[in-house]
Amino acid sequence: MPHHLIRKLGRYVHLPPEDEAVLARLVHEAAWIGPGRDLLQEGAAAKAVWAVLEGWACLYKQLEDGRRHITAYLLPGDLCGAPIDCPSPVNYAIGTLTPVRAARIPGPILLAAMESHPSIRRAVWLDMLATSAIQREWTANIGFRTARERIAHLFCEIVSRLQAVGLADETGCLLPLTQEDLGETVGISTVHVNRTLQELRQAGLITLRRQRLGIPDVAALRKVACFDDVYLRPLSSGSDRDRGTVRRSEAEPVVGSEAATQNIIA
Amino acid sequence: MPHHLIRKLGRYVHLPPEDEAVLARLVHEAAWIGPGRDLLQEGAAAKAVWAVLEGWACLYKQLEDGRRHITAYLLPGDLCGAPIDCPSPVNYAIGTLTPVRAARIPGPILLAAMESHPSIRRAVWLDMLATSAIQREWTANIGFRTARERIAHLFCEIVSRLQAVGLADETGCLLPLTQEDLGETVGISTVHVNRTLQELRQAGLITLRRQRLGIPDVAALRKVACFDDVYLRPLSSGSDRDRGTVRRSEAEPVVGSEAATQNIIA
DNA sequence: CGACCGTTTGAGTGGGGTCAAGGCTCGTGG
DNA sequence: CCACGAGCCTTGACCCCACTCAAACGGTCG
Repeated sequence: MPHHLIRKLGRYVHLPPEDEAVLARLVHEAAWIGPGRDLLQEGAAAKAVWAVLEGWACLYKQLEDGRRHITAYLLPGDLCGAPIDCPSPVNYAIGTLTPVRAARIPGPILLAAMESHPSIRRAVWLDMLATSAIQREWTANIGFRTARERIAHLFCEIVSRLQAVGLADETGCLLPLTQEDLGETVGISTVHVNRTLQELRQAGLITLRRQRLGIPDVAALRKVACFDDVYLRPLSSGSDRDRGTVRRSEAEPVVGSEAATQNIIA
Repeated sequence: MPHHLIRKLGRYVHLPPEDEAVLARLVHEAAWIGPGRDLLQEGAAAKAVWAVLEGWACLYKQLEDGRRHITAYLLPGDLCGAPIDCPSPVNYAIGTLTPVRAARIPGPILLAAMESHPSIRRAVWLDMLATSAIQREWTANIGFRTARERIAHLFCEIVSRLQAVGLADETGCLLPLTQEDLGETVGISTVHVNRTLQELRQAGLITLRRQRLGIPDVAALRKVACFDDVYLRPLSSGSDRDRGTVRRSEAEPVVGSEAATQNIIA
């Protein structure tokens, strides 16, 4: 039962039962893999799409001197890769953080399913866009936030994403990450992760014991994280909301090419 | 003449003259936009794909308190967005760093071109994959590198990308970025960017004056940056090269689902 | 009961941030 | 032709957030 995958893709479009069955068939050959293993090594060719059905995995990069960075999490229902036959090597490895049930879907197979099933096609497309949005958010998160904000932001994102597949409730979720994992994710040392977690605990923003992350007041945590969940909302139509003033430029945005065609906008 | 766009997409696949003409028509309605303007504001709906034909633009995010982070550069020939009608707001703004000539291609139009022209389709797909790879690299760059390494890495990437469209030679390229831009890109303060640049200059790794970036010894710069250009090579087939030992796990990678189907790999 | 892995705590250090002032370059206007 | 101002770059001084090294503590599982 690819429960989480269907639930996740079903957030983007309505999936008719027939399409759900197709998806179920795509991930039929799933296997359990133990924690701390690699599904894919950096530099390998990406010939297939991975679907994580249960458990947590991550994408990571590693330097020769041992420094490691986790660039993304794969939570239940997440896809990794694109449905094309890509000859070039990937610049990431996929590693499991917990036992993981995952399926490897050959690119052409997924592509065929997308072509004969428009809703699957659209869902996979939108999921790829969502993944890009998350990646951008991570870049910015590490780029301009303090340690406390980074971790708070990460926790907000994780809970949101897990809620989307029914793996988190209002009070929190399971968090099977070590403090070392967290450090390699948000770009701070393990020791400092520990101190930052204590700060968050003492501020009453989180509880964290035995892999159980509790968030007593989501609004408060989001506030310290400067967390804005638009990038995780699959079908929001709030496209015109005001987001404050533009600082760098007083200029009006260029709205479309109609008005600007072949002109010079100084 | 969408010279750079065609040159860039032509790196992924062979583009027959007919397809080049189609691309030229897609970006026919291009306009010049002055520096420091927004092409798209954060929170707007992404109804089209932007093609940057000349000049430098960037994607950025901004917090209420004024902190800003540049999450990507759009160089000549770069595309931004996906060819689908996406109802949800984007989590980035597009701003120009120099005067920019850009075209706005409505999603359905590009999609139609992709469907009737397989090589365009494949090129756009691969370009999106390449963009994701760059984004991941940026996340890791900020995550585990020092200030000097971050800037060195960024410079290596920029020169590589510009070379791909013929805008950089062996000795360097034009770099129309302020030190503030650089700081907001790699996540360090403007003052520290300045000091880091001086270090790189004194080490003989770069020259930088009047927006001209010179790299006397690319190999040396790549070494201090721990730069590996696989993620920028469009059609490399070096999928099996050895990338050193896996640190976290001694386990062999899971090669395919055939062997693992329905089994538990401890 | 140990061994191991992850967490916690302390002490000292350093990379990078902040604040502030001065210098360079170029475009503009008198 | 020069004066001036606006950006941008540069430099100095001081400080603090986060890193490193090191040791102790705590669960969990053979």
